[in-house]
Amino acid sequence: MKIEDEIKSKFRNEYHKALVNIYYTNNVVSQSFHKMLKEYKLTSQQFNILRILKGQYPKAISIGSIKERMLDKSSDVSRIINRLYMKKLIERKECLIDRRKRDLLICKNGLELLEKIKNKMEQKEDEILSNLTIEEAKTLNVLLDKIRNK
Amino acid sequence: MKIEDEIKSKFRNEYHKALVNIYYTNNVVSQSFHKMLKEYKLTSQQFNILRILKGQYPKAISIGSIKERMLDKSSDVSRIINRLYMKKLIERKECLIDRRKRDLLICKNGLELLEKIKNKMEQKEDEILSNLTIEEAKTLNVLLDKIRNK
DNA sequence: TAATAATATATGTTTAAACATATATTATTA
DNA sequence: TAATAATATATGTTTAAACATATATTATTA
Repeated sequence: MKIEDEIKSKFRNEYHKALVNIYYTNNVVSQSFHKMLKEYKLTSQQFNILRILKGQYPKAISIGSIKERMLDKSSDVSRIINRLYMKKLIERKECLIDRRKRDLLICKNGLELLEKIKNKMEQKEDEILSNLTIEEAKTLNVLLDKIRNK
Repeated sequence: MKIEDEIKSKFRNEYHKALVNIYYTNNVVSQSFHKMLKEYKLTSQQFNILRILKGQYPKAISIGSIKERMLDKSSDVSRIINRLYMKKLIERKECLIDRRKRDLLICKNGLELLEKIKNKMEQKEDEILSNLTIEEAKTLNVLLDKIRNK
């Protein structure tokens, strides 16, 4: 279905339509991940932070460094970290070198949880775009990169 | 800049990259609108609902009908409507035909506010994608439509 | 008609976004 | 060294997402 019919609206031009299309497609895609993660009682943000911590493992990393690596720069990392801590998926210590910082480290529970989710997640990641050929995915990436590069 | 460098991460393949790219590009674009609307003390959702009400004006419309027209189906329309009502941008009455429903109608203040924002908004809408040619925007739309059409 | 089901909206809850501000600590400057 | 600036994180606030549940009203069924 074309997007005009899905949301019963009309667009001024192709640019306007593309804007709404990016928003709407993102919504559809995010929903799909949201539902999958819900089975594991994780939110998208919690999952992203766990993945970042896994990328650093077994090194610890600070809240600020996590922020830099997140897609969503305005994220409230302190509180999301706190929720992961209460779920015992991560460790949180004072940093010995700079006591303003916190040393954050994914722990055994967290690693095991990610391992459980991994295959399903990667499968879904590829499946969602399976309507596109590799060439089309490349074109999409070129166009999206171009939008952001003013 | 390529997205890999912007967020310091690597992707498994073009599909995986495209997924992150959609998310990230949407974020960048939404930010831009968010900032603009903030000058008028409106959130994106409030603005969208006002626009839907304007589309129906001078007819009234129910909360359920607004929901149908929103991009974000899980929206909590009751409470957003309540905020618009407290700002005196809309009218809210009991529907005479079906007293479960509410008759919602944009009022003078609301229409004037939208009129003030209109030009700026349309300019921004076109400007954000001005790096793309019309042809490229069309291609983008085709690809995004294709993603959703399983 | 009375009982029940369906519908529309409101309200409660947890999490997060998008700000602002506070506090502890470290770095810099006079 | 003392005073000040900068940095890192925590916490407060309003709005919204994503659920669940409650309540009022209307439609359907026995």
